[in-house]
Amino acid sequence: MTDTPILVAVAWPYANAEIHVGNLTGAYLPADIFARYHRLRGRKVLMVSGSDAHGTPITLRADAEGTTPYAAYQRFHNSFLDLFQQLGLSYDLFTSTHTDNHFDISKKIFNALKNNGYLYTEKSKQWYATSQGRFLPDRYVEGTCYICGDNFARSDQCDKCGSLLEADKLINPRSKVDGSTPELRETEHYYLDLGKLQPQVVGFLKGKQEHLRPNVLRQSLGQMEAEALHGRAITRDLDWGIPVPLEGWEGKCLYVWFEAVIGYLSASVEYANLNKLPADWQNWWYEPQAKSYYFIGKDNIPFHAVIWPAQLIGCGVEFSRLMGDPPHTLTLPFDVPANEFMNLEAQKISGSRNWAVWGLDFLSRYDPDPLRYYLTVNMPETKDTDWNWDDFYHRNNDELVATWGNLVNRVLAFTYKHWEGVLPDPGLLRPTDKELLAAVEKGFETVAGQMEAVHLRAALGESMRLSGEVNKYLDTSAPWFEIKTDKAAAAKSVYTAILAIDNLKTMLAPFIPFSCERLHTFLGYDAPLFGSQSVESVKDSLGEHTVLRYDPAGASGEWKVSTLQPGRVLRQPGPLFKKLEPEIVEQERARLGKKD
RNA sequence: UGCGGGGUAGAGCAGUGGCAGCUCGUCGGGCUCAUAACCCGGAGGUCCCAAGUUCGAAUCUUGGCCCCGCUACCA
Repeated sequence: MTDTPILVAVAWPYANAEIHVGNLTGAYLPADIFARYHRLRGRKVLMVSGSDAHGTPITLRADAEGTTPYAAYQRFHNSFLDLFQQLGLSYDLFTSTHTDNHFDISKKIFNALKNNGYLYTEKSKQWYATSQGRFLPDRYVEGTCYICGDNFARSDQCDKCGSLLEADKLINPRSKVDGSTPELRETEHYYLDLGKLQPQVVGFLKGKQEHLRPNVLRQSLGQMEAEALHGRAITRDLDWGIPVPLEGWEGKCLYVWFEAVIGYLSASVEYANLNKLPADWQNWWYEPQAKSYYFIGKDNIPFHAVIWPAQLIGCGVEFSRLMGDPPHTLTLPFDVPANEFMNLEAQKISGSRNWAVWGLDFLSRYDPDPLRYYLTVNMPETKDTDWNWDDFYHRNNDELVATWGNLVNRVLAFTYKHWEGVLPDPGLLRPTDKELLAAVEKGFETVAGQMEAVHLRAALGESMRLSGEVNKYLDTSAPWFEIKTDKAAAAKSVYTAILAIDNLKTMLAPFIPFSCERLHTFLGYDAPLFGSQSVESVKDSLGEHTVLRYDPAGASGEWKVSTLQPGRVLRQPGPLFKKLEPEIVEQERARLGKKD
C-alpha cells in the first residue's frame, strides 16, 4: 500500500486570534505527526490547510482597529506561518482562503451543487445596522428579553432565562458594535439542501462505523438519527468574502462554513500549481484508493463528518466537468480523527481572559520538541485533558530528558569517548543483544499499527516504553564495567544500544523531529530525516498572500530497521534536551490571566 | 430543563465480565556510562454510593450523589 495517496487535511485557523496550545494539540500537531509518519513510510502525502480569512468577526475587528479586513487577516496569517515554522508543522501547503484560486474552486463547488439541484433560495429577516450600512449576525445584536426582562439578551436567545427568542420581538434592540438601533430587513439567501442529501451522508457514515471515533459518530450519525437534517444558509450579506457567483447577488458572499472547508480541495489545487504539476491534486481527490484524514477539534465535527461530505456527494461528477476533466467524483473523508479539548490548569482556555498558553509566546522561552512531546502525551484523543505546568515540568524532566534524552546521551558519550568517535565492530552478537534488537525492531510494527489507527498517544507511549527497554539492557550488560576487563564485550553492548537508538530515532521522529534530526547527525548521517520548510509570497488579483511550504528534497528518513555499520564515524554528541528548573512552574502560572 | 462526557492508588490515566494495571511521585536497595540521570524491589486502591443480573462486575441493568462541557448564523 506504499502508493496509497494520503491527504492530511488540517483545520483552518480563523485569522482573528493567535493560536494556543489547545488549538495545537487538537488538530495541527496530530496532523503533522501523522503526515511525518506517512512520509517515512514513503507514501504520497499531501498536508494542507490555510487561514480562514473571511467573515464578520474579521471585518468588525478591522473596523475597531481602523484598518482593513485584508490587513487584519494578514497580520494573524503571518503569525501562523511563523509559529508553524518554529514548531515544525510541515504543511505541504499552508495558504489562505483569500486567493484567486480558492475563490475559483469555491465558485465551482457552488455551481456544481446548484447544477445538481442541491441548492435553493429562501427569504428571511435579518438585522441591518443602518449606522454602518450592513447586516449584523444575531450575536452582535442585543436587547431586552421579552420573556424575563433581562437587558442583555442576544437577539436569538436569552442567556439569562435560556429562552430561544424570535428576533422581531426583542425589545430595544441595539448593535453590540456601536450601540445603534438596528432594524429587521428582508433578505434572500442560498441554502444547501441537506435534507435531500441525508440518505447518502448516512450511507457514507455507516460504512465507516468501524474506525470513526465514538465522538465523531455521536455528533454525526447519532445526531441525524435524533433529528433530520434541514437546509442551511450558505450565503450572507457581507462584502468581505467570496461573492456569490450569480447576477443580481451583489453584496452577498458565500458563508464561511460553506466556503472554508472547500479550502482542503482548493489548497490541493494551489499546491499542484505551485509545483508546476497542475494535475497532481487529482491523486488525492479523484483516485478511489486515496485516503483523506481530517484533523479537527470537536467543535468542528458536524461540519466535517456531515456537511462537507454532503457537499462532496452533492457535487457528483459535476465538479470535474466544470474543471474540464473527465468525469470523477470527489474523494470522501476516510477518517475524521477529531480531538476533544485541552483545558488549562483545570479551567477552560479563554483567549479574552488570557487564560491560555500561546504558541509563539511559549516558543520564546522553550524549545519546540518539549511542547510537541507534552502535547502528544496529553493529547485529548478520547476526552478532554488538562495542561498543567507542574505536569509539563515533570514530563519534560522525568520522561523526555530522563528516559530518552539521557539514554541517548549516556550511550553516545560513552562510545565517543572510548572508541574515538567510531562505532566499534561488535563481532558476533550475544543472545541478549539480539533479544534487545528484536524487541526494539518489533516497534516498527506495533508503533506503526497505532499510527495507522491515529492513536498517537499510544504510539508515542510504545516508543518510550522501548527506550526504557534499552535502559534496562544497559543496566544488565553494563559496558562501563565490561570495558575494564573485556573491551570486545563492551563493543557489543554499545553497538547494540546504538542500533536500538537509531531505530527509536525513526519511531520518535514524527513526534519530536528537531531533536531526532540532531541525533541523526550525531550518528554520522549527512542527509536529514525530513525535508525543509519555507515561506514564499504568491501574487494574484486579490493581492498577495504568503504561503508555508514543505520541500521533501533531501529527506532520507525511512521507516525501517537501522543498517548502521561498524566503523561508522560518529559526531560529537551533546544533550538533546534541557532540564527545566522547578521555578518555571510558578513563573508560568503567574502569567495566566494577566493582560499585558 | 435538555443533551453529552466523566467519577479507578498522592497526581495523571488505561482497563467494557474472570486473580486490579501504567506513568510520575513516595520508601528501600543497586549502579556510576549519563543532564543527581539509569536499573531492581516495596508500600499504597471499599475501582463514587445503593440495589440487581451472573458461577463471577471496575466492566452489564436500575436508582441516587458529585464534577465538567455544550444547548446550535460564537466558523
